[in-house]
Amino acid sequence: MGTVEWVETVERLIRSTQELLWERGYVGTSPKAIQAAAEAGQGSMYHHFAGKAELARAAIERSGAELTEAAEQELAGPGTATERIVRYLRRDREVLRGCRMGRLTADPDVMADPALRAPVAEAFGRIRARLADIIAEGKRDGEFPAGLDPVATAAAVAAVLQGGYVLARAAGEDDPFELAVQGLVHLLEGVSA
Amino acid sequence: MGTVEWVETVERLIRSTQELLWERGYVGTSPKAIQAAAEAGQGSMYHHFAGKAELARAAIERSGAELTEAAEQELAGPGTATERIVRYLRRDREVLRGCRMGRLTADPDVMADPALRAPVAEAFGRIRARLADIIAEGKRDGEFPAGLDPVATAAAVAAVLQGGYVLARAAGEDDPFELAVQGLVHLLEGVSA
DNA sequence: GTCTATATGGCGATAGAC
DNA sequence: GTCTATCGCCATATAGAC
Repeated sequence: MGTVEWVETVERLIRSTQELLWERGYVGTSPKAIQAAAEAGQGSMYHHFAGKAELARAAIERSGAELTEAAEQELAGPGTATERIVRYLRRDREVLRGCRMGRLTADPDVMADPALRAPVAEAFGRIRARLADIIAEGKRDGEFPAGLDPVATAAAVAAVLQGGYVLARAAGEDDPFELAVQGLVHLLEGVSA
Repeated sequence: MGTVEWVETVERLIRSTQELLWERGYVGTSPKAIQAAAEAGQGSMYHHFAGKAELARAAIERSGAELTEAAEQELAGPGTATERIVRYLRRDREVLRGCRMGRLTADPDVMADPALRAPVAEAFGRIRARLADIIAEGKRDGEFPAGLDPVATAAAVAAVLQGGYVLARAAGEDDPFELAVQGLVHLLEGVSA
């Protein structure tokens, strides 16, 4: 049993935990369910991780990194500030599954544990900062009016996404998400015109 | 033991469930915790409600009614369309506690049970429709440009609130919520000018 | 209507064999 | 590294006395 199998078991544990946290949250995810999803035994899991919290920490950090990287993919490409933001907003998403990070803010045990909340805070902090940079750039280029607040506008953009997920899940269909994005894009284009 | 005590026990059970669902969600709320919070015994709870799901149903329906009524309070008052929407957005909120309804969309058991999800869907449906009415009104009065889509804009407004809660909880402070609202209000005023 | 007793099963973890 | 056994506790009721 070389390093390969070791890494693969840990990887399966982390990825299974990511999926379960996404679907059922921290409170709703049991070590047993993780083991079943990862096809790993009880002993195996507790050998690699001290417990549920430590495994969740690894999974949340991984998800945070993936999320910010995905955002960077859309935001770093070519185009005007508006085009890049719209591309990010309209990216293909599994709307009804919700946001893997945003979902965790509903979990009291995650919010109460600094080690679990920190990666969530960091992911959203990075994305909001990146959006604010792009909007500030758009201002410099005369694309947005001088009076536009980049930080506040960036928060609104991020909030529309997170809120769009919430409204869509409540409705049981994608529409509210798409509508909210459409409404925001329209407003953004309105002030740019 | 007349009707008074009976009603009071049921009331305490419902209200305690509302609080616990808000704080810990459906999965994280146990009948035992509800009984403790309501100062009601095991037998008492199961006498009035068939089980956790039925009690949750009553609590969610109550919360939905309270939420739509509160929204109506802000939205029905005097002022222009923009003023009424801004008043609704800026209403005093316990930001870090999140939205009692929005929170439930993260709960897989709530989403999976039509009886539990329906009141959530209805509450958001009502609020979005009411916002769309007001925006349509503002269009008729020349307050908003003719090109503005009331339904999409309403979805964006509702999404900013829900997303603002998520961002604020992630950050552990109110700021992102306030910023998102500020960003949206600025955009709304921008297109109205 | 409310109480206590009881039941089944899952949670989250530890222990020690292999 | 992984397995099985075991643990104490809680979840979600049900049963029947009072």
